[in-house]
Amino acid sequence: MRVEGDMVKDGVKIAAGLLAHYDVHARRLPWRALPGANATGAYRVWLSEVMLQQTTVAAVGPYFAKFTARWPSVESLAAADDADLMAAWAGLGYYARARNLLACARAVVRDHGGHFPDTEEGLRALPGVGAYTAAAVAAIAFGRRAVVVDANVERVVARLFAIDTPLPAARPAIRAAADAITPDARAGDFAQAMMDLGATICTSRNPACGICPLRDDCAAVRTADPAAYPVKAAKKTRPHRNGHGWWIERAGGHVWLVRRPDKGLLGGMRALPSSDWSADPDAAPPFAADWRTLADPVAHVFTHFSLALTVHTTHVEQDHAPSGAGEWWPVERIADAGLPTLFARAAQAVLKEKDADARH
DNA sequence: GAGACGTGGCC
DNA sequence: TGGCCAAGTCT
Repeated sequence: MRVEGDMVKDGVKIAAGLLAHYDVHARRLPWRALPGANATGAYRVWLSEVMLQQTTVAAVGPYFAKFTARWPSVESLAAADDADLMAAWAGLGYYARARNLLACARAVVRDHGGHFPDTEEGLRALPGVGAYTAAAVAAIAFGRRAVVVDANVERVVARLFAIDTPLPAARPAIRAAADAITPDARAGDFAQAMMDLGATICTSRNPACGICPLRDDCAAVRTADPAAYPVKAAKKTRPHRNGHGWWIERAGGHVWLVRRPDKGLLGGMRALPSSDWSADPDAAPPFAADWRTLADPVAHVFTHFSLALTVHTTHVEQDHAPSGAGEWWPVERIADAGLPTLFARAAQAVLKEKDADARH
């Protein structure tokens, strides 16, 4: 381990080298200000940061375009209808982010006059804004010096200093090292430069060390396997679960949709009525009827379990409504219902089967 | 601190 | 093909 003075001196060199590289190679992303332009607003920075949590740039692109076109300001977003916003988020995943997004926009309008707080501490108090996002917005939108640590930065820093303590135990050491190389000026550009480096060169697999601007300062590149950093604790195997979903269609071409509870999996989203996720192979349907079962269950993988959803269909009379809260949704507009991917796939499977039947 | 929480792409 | 991974947060 080097003494702290050397580390700080190296930090200045590392930051300067990375920023010089960034000035030439920065990715052009919709939520970034163009080079030479005024800073993009805090609203767009915050919106992009929330969308990018655990989500790839490619996946975020169309959602960011859709949201900023429909809700161009934090005031307009705060005034959005809850169901509309959840439907617009459908497919992007981690739906607690959408509920917190709305709560955050409303807090900014109600408590801060429509202006985002410009400090990490102020930002950190907002719903859905954790340590990473608070630091990123403070640095990128407000030019504050903040130590921005995401998975990219963890990987880059772990390699730069060959930190071999496994994650998550290595977090304090990684954060201290990130702090040591974060410059006082251009902290926002530095953060984005670190994330660009992690996304394009210092990648998880097959890092492109040969073209890395930090190669000369990197401890890992002098080891047999730079990609071995950061070291991670072994993960548990993912359990499998079985569940049932029910497609209830009314004469006239409407299907019964429910809204899932705010807490828990797919919280707050429109959905088909369904069992819990550990149901008996022959779980009871919501009511007695002539149920038909699709031959192939819908296979879906969540973060912490995989699911086989068996889908059952039936038809009911015009005046019949299932018990409990729900709404009849036009089948031909099912794509606009804002179903999360699991249920969108279930609907697809039902409609495909109907289509096949109609051909016979 | 560890588990819950989505989805799609990659090898 | 199944596991890993992606600009994390909340409890």
